[in-house]
Amino acid sequence: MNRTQITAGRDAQNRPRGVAAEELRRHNLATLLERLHLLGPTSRSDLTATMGLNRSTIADLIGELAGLGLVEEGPAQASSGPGRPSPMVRTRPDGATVLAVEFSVDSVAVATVGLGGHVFGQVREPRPRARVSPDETIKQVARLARPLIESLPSDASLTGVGAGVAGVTRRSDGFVHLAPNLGWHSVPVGEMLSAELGLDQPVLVANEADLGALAEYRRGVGAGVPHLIYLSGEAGIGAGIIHDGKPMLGAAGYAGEAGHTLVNPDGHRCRCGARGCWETEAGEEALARHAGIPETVAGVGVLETVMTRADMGDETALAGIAEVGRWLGLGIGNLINVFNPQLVVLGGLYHPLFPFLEKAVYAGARLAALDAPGDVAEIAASGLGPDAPLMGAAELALSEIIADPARNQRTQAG
Amino acid sequence: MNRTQITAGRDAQNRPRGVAAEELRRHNLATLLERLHLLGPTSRSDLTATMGLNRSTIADLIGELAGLGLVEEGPAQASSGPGRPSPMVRTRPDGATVLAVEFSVDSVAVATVGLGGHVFGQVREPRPRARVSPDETIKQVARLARPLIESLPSDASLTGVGAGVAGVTRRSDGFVHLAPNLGWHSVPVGEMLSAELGLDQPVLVANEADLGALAEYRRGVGAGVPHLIYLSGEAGIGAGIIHDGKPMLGAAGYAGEAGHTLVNPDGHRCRCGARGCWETEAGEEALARHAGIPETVAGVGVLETVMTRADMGDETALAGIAEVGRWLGLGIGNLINVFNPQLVVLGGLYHPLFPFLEKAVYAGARLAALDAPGDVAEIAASGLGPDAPLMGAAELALSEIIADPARNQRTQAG
DNA sequence: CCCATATGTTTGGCCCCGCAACAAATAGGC
DNA sequence: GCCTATTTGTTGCGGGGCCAAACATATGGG
Repeated sequence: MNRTQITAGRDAQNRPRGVAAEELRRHNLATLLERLHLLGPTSRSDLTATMGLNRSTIADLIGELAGLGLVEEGPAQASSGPGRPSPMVRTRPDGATVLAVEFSVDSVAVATVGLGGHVFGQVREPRPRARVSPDETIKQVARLARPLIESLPSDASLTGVGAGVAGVTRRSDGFVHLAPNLGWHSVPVGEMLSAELGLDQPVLVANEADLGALAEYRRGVGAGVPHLIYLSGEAGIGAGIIHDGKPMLGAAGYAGEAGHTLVNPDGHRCRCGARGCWETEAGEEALARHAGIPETVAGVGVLETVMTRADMGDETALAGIAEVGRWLGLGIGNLINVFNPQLVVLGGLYHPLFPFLEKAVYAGARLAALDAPGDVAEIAASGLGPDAPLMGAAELALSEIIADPARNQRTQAG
Repeated sequence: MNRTQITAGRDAQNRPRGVAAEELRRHNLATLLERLHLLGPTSRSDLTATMGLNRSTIADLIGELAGLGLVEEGPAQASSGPGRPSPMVRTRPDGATVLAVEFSVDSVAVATVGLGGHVFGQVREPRPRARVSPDETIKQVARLARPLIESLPSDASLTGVGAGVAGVTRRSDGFVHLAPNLGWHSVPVGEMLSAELGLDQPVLVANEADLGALAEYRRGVGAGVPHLIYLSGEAGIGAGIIHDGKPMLGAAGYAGEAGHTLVNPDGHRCRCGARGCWETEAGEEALARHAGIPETVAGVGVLETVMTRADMGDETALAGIAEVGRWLGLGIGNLINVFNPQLVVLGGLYHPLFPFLEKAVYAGARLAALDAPGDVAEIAASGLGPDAPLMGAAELALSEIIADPARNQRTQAG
């Protein structure tokens, strides 16, 4: 904050511009490809009906996408009723392939994913929680990535790279301001990853929770739910927000740092320097504290320890989980009041803990949320589990192709 | 919240559809009209440059809008340099006029506003804070509105009604779930206002803070700043959020109920039933408490009393304001972490108090906000003052015309 | 008074989509 | 097995909307 004159995005500069016919075409190509990418193989007649365009237009669009190698037509499905059968249209996974990367607290992961969500290959490797330099970690990722890229089908074209980091990340250039749980600050992850991989393709870096939200919205429990929040519980808590079907990123991409909202002025000191942040009450550390996990064990395998004890019916563990659940619920209630979502998805830590947490979370959320938004909101465990952020990284990179399917062609031609 | 199956907006149903050519035209007409509405008279050549469309297209678009009576061309401005002078294009205020209504805690207000933001007339009348029935208040508003509507120029066409309510409002039909500070709950304000006014035009009802945000984004301190939050401090605290240039409303329009987020578990009981809501620490009641305003006075003219004492240098009052400012700042820090805005605008109570609050607000916000989003955010007092929500109501109603300028024409023809 | 300059105006063409007529492929009835 | 109804792909034509270029117009400066 500062008191200077307000200069941010003043006036006429970046107001919406007019739009010409080619933009229309791009939009329709993108919409068609997105549907196929998300909803899977669809008949031409279905596409005609759901997209609201003319048969001939749909045919033409499909023809163009097929020419770009992004989709293909197959035989019609076993017919239902009279009439000429309509061929199924499906994405070609090797028409556009991306590399997905995840820098998480306890592990790094890499995957190659094609259009339609086909996973060609995927590797996850532990990462010691002790402070590991960004450079080392990025080298580790590159080492994992190389064989995956090489084993792609020969005709597959790698069109981009997406990466998720558990930290405050600037979207425009992939600069990571602060990732306390990785022990990083001020790391140009986008640049470094790009250099280390030695690929021409652009590297998009985003916050892990934002990617979790994207993945759950596209292929998880929240598929097609336009207003949802994904909560990533690792060491801290991050929130990814989908609003009206679009990621809500804020001015620079920092939005969703809900873990560092004040919920208890008399609470514990947080890694961020403040006191009483939500994650000090509902994060991993709080879990260890409430569940009676000794400090010597804490940080290594808190989740595993707690899960084991809970499974055995350990009262202290169960009560501790419930206490974390209560605080989690209170914070969720806050988010419900502020965002009015239809769905809150619990990922990371909270995914395996969900059965134990559930009741307390509902109780806490009900307490904090107002009736009107509370009645709209549902709470669910992640549908994609630990791989949600990784799949979100893939979706992020694939979005570039989907948004402008003819771009590659054009740049080749030009 | 509930545990039922997730049904919200599932899958294929309301995914984006394809778009035909007429949608293109509508978009360009809307973009052009919006620019003129917001930025005022502009030369055709400027429009050509900034909209990125061809001269001939701009001419055609302006011709159509002129035919609809929404814009007109005037003489060129005193020329600057050689070349044929370009005529100025401006909106015609009587081409589209709306009625704006505000139901605030201590007053109701009504205005007639034309395209371009021209205010034809405006009245504000006190409203006793004692529980007044919705019916009475709506009758009061209708009584104020009638002479304003009748005194509009004879050729002005009233195209819509916008209303702001200090409560939790469903956007789709203007149903007010809860307006604790008005003493209302479950009031179909949209319906009632429509019936009482006896107009054919649609009535749009929205939350007061959302309208304040819209107004400040369009014509206030935040003009053109695409990521901003407006805080409306009346009896409670409401937040209106503009994200990427668009109002962020949530699934049903309830978003922004930041006043009822938990910030202090050991705090005071809130009107909403919970304990430790932000507005119990930074709202009007807290102001009275901290500034030492006796309960007998409180509720009648807290703001006036505090302002008078502060102006006189009363230490208790100043310290009380600072304490409110600190809590206000802490909550703002929370919002900054969650939304990553460029600007936080303080309206309502906080507008006159701003000079006294400012320092404490910055300190509190700096404490709670993370560095990265904190560096992006600025804080400012409302530029429109007490009329921000009323002007927002006008903008809301005018948006309908702007979004589809040819609609009236078409419905008349059809 | 003429020229350079900038901009409105007009005309033709292209892109993109819709429409309608036709062709093709299936199910069901006889 | 053939015929018909039905659905959908295919093709050709037309219109809406934008752009580009040529031309017309209005200004400032020499």
